[in-house]
Amino acid sequence: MRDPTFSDRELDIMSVLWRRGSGSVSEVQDALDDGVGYTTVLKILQILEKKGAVRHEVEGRAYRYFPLVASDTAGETALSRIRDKIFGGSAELVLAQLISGREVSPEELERMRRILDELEESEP
Amino acid sequence: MRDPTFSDRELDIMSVLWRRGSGSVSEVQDALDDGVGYTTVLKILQILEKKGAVRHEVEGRAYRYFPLVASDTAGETALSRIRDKIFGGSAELVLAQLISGREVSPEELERMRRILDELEESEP
DNA sequence: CCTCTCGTACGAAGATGTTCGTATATGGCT
DNA sequence: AGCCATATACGAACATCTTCGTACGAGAGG
Repeated sequence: MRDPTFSDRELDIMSVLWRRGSGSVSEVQDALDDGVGYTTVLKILQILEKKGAVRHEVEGRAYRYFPLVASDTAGETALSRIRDKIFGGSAELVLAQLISGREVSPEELERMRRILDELEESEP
Repeated sequence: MRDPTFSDRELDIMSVLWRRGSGSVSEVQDALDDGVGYTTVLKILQILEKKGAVRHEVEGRAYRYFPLVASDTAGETALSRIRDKIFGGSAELVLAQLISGREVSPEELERMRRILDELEESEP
């Protein structure tokens, strides 16, 4: 899957799989807060499987689904789209928006600073 | 418009309006690299207008469209969705992805560092 | 005045996304 | 064996998105 993109529902479900590592249909359904139907979840998982975004293993009588697309990969595609289309290609503007209007703890801020430091060390 | 979201084509067109400040249908069409038809661009602009995302003024025989939704507002909605669904709510992971695999100039890095510094000053 | 050009308005077709009803299979329980 | 609970498979209905054909209107040039 090159440049994986997901629809709203697909992303909801991929998000559950990324968070949990894997999930049966019921587990995914339970993890979604809204009252989406069982067969709907199954259908989307089948679509994702056809797209190559997930695979499944048989587990008893049911299937267990695993993500094949890494969240970082999906994130890169989604984030670069936002950066280019909404923030005019500027990573700084993305960062500014990322931290504006939110509580950012000093610890988180320090970790973010360190991320920038590490980048500087790797390419001086 | 609360939590404005845009489809692919809508975002393409909003992006042009944000970049240029405004645009006639022809200008927007020309700014899009692909060969999308004139009436398609017009249609999407009409949809965006019905949604309240743009407005138009009469300019000679044609219309000039202006964005009503700010790019920052759209960016906040899109970015928080990505942060929550793909990066598990972690702004640090978003930042890490934002700067990974890209050339980041020392100047840009310095500006990003300053954004974090300013945040620290404003809320110590 | 007629027509050509450059606009907007509108409807419809096709693609994609979302939802669920129904069919069917299977294993366990009585 | 027969039945129930729990699974997957599949198709249909409906919404949304995207595209464009066609209709229609106004102004410029002959």
